Amino acid sequence: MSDRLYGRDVVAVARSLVGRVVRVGECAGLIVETEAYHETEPACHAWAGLTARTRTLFGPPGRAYVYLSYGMHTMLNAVCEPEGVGAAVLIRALEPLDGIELMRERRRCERLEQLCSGPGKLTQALGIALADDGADLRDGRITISARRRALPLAVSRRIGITRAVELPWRFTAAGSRFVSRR
DNA sequence: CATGGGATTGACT
DNA sequence: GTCAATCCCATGC
Repeated sequence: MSDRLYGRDVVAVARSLVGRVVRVGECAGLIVETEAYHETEPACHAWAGLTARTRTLFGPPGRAYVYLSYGMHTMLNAVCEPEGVGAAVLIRALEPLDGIELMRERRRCERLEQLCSGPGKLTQALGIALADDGADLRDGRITISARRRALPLAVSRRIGITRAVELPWRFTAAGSRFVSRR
C-alpha cells in the first residue's frame, strides 16, 4: 500500500502529495508545496552515498526522513522509490486545517498564512522532531492521507539550494496563500 | 583533526 | 536587501 504510493518515481510522488493531509495528533494541514530529491542529482543528501545521516533515505519507501537543517530546523520528507534508492519528497508548506491554536502556541505566531509556510515552520507547528526519523507514514505518529484533494498545480525550480537548481521539481498549489514563496 | 557549508528562519538596515 | 544562530557531517590536509 505505501509501496504503491511511495515506492515509485519521486517526482511523480511529489506531484501526488500536493492536496493530501498531514496529521500529527490533533494538528493537521493540507500539503500545498513539495519538492523532489533524487540520488542522481547533487542537491540530494543521497548524492554522497549511504552515510549515518542518510540511512533512512535509502530504506523502505513510505517512511519519514527527518533531519536537522542549519543546526536548528527539522525537515520532514517522505522516503520514495524502491528500497536501496536514495530519494525523498520534502514537505515545504501546509494550509493549516486542525489544531490551529496549538500550532499558534508552538510557533508563537498568530497569522494563519505564516504558521506552516516553510519546511522548518511546519515541523515546529506539528511538533515533529528528529526522533520521528524513520517512522512509518501510514500507521505511525505522523500520517499522510491516502485521499487527496484535486488542486491546480504549479511547477517551478527548487528553493534554497545551490546545485541542480535548474530542475523543475517544486510543486505548489497554484494561487495558494500558504506556500513559502511565490 | 580542522574547516566550511547547508533542502532555514527571523530580526534588523 | 543583509546577517547570525547552531550543529551535523562531508571534505581535505
